[in-house]
Formats: sequence, structure tokens, C-alpha cells
Amino acid sequence: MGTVAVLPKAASRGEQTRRRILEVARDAILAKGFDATSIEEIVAGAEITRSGFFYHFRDKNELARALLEMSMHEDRALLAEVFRRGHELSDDPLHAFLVGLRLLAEMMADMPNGHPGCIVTTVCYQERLFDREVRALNRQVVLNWRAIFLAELEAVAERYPPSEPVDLVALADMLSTVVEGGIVMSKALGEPRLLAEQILLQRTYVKLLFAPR
Amino acid sequence: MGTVAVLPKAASRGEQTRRRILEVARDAILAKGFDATSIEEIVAGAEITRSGFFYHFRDKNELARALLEMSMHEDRALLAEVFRRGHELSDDPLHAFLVGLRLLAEMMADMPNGHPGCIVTTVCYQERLFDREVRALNRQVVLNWRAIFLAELEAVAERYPPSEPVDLVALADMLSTVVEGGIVMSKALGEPRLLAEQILLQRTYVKLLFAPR
DNA sequence: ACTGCGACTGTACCCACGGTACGGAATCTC
DNA sequence: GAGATTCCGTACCGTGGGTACAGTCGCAGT
Repeated sequence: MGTVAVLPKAASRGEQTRRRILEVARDAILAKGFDATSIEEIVAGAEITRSGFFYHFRDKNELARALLEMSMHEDRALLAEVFRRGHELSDDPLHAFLVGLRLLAEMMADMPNGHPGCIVTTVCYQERLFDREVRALNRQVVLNWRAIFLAELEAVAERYPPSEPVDLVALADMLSTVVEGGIVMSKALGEPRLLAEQILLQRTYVKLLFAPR
Repeated sequence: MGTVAVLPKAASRGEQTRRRILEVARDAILAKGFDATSIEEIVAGAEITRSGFFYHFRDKNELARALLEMSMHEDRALLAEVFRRGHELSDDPLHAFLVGLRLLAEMMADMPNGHPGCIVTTVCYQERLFDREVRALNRQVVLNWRAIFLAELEAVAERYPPSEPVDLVALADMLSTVVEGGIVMSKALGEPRLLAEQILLQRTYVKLLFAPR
């Protein structure tokens, strides 16, 4: 069941346990929400005790912080990989971006039970549960997405003038918006495919804006 | 502070109290999440006792159900009003729809503290907290949005063929997607204007798709 | 004026859960 | 083998959801 990869520099025992806690917690929290996930069941899933949990995390807020950091690294790696492959297949910035978006949509479509959810939404829909540090980190995660998408869009806009005047930052944010909203819609309707479909619709938007007529 | 309008057929005392509970609960839940909102503070805000709360609602699930029903009626009224005004100003279905979207964006922009959040997202990010009935109702709310947007889009598509082949249902869902995602992004970044901006970007998309070149 | 019902109040209690405190014990490292 | 790391066990507190139930208050109908 473990997704723990065999790493060259073997993590210390403590680090391994910590990772196990984070993975169990993430899955449970995305399925049931932060509050509805009890520490009791996290420690059961991670096969430790309550004391063990509080050894690694002072409280649930620190767990949230660690979860956000984990998700930020994973997102960054995933998006980097997707667009790297896009640029590998084409020198044209628009074509590369469109390929990347299609790959992203395919990844989302390949989750049989649908996307499990995003920690960012979990956090900002339970604001008061989290301290300033967590909320700041949450903001940072979103700004990170913006930067990644913006870099792609700027490269595109440099070669292809948009057919309508658009703010590139807002357009970059729209990609995050569609993903976050698409996850909500997929979950609400119980239609896992909706998320990928929405990303492809957004892809068509980009094509319409920049592709030469 | 009360938004209770003076109605002709005065609601019974029980109905008034029930409404007060729902309004207090909605504001608190959107600000802090469902779980983080204690019954204690709801009854304090509504100026009743715990027993009074449980007289009106068997448990928190029933509160959620009532909240969803309230939000469904409010949404329906708001969207109907927005598009009614659009069609009042123009006989052209596309123009009317675009006007409606602009009005919608303006409404969102006029919330000084930003959109407080959407119950639909709250529910589907805390799935396990709610029973089947609540989740079904949540789905119904989203399907309701779909129907409203789809009716507009079908009227548009009948007169103006889209410049790219698109599934109208998916496009209708994209409006909900952008609103839900935009709320999340606004909250996460602490930029209330982002939501309206995203709706206007989506409006441009519709224009690009259907406006004759 | 009496009755019945709707709309609550007050009190007492149970359980789950987050969090604290602290004393160990096993395992690993140097 | 000393010390640090990584846990385990146990006891305890406060908060909050939920149950149970007796009593109160005002109003509508007779």
C-alpha cells in the first residue's frame, strides 16, 4: 500500500514515520475535511500512537503546514514535468503549452475515483481553523501556480499577440481557477470526468486567444 | 443588522426564529467552516438557547440541509434577476447573456470583503460529515445552475454558431466552475476583486466563441 | 376562564476529540 | 555504554455535539 519510494539517501526512521503520517492524513483530510479527520484515525492508519503523533507535530495546525508544504512541492514537480514534456515535443511556445495542458487534463482524467481534492480549498474554506502562518503558506502555493502558468503565457504572448486584450496574470490565475473550481464541480456532481473536460475547455480558450486566425 | 424584510404574510414566531438561526449559521459557517462553527455560538447570535436550536433542527446535518435549500432559492433568484435584466436590455440572446454576465461580475465586485464563500464547496470538501440527503441536495443545487446557464447558452448557440465545437453543457458548467474556483482563489490570495475579474475573463471566452468575426 | 399546542428554557448527562504532561522504553549513533 | 532520537502508556482537562426530559410562557380556539 505504501507509496514510499526507495530513496538513495535513506530517510531516518523518524522521517519515514513523519511521511507516513502526512500521507495518511492527506488522504483522510481530502476525503472528509480537516476537522472531521481525527488524530485517532490518523495514528491508526500510520500505525503509531497518539503520543507518537504529537512527537512529530505540536498540533493539528503544524500538520496542516506540513501538508501544504508537501502539496506545494508535489504540484511544482507535476506542473514542471508536464510543461517540460510539452517543450520537449515542440519548440513553439503556444504548441508546447497546449500540449502541456492536454497532458494535465489526461492526468486528471486518469484518476479513477476523481481528484481527491485540494488542500488549498480545504484551508481557505476553514480559515479560522488555521493560524496566520498556514494561511500565508496557502497564499504562497497559489502564487506559485500563478508564476508557473504566467511564465508559459508570457512566452506565448511574445510570439502570438492575443486576439482580445487580456491581462496575462488574470489568465494565468484562470487556469488555477478552473482546476480548483473543476475539482469542486466534479465532487459535487459525482462526475470525475468533469475536471479534465473543464481543463480542455480552458485549453480551447487559450487556443482561441493566441492561435493565429 | 437584520436583513429580515417586513413581509405581508407575517411568518409565525417559530419561522422567524428558524430564519434567524439560518442566517447567523450561514454567516458563521462561511467564515469559519461547518465544523468550526459551534452550536453554542449560533444560539448566542440568534439569541436563543441550545435547547431552542435542537427544537428547530434535529442535528447539524439538518441545519446543513436547510442552509442548502436557502442558498438554492437565493441563487436561483439572483441569477434569474441578472439574466432577466439582460433580456430586458437587449433582444439579442448573446448580447443579453453578456450583459447578464457583466452584471453578475459587478455584483461580485461590489462585495467589499469579497464573496463569503459557497455552501456547495463547504459540503463537498467535508463529504463524510454529511448524509446522503445533503449530498444529493448539493448535487441538485449545481444541476440547477447548469440548467440556468444552459438555457441562455442554447438560445445563443441557436442564432450564433460557435467558432469552435463545444459541448454546451460543459460550457454551462464552466461558468459554475469559474465562480466556485474564483471564490477559492479570491479567498486564498486575499484579493476580493479576483472573482469578478475571472467572471469577466469567462465572459470574453463566450464572446470569442459566439460573436461573429 | 380553561385547555391545548407551539415555541421555547434549564438542567443534567454522555461521549468523542484536541491537547497537555510526563515517565518511561527501545533503538540508533558516536 | 552514554546520549540522543523515536516513540509508547497513561492520566487528565476542556470543548463541543447530541440526548433526555421536565417545566414555562404566550396565544388560539371553545
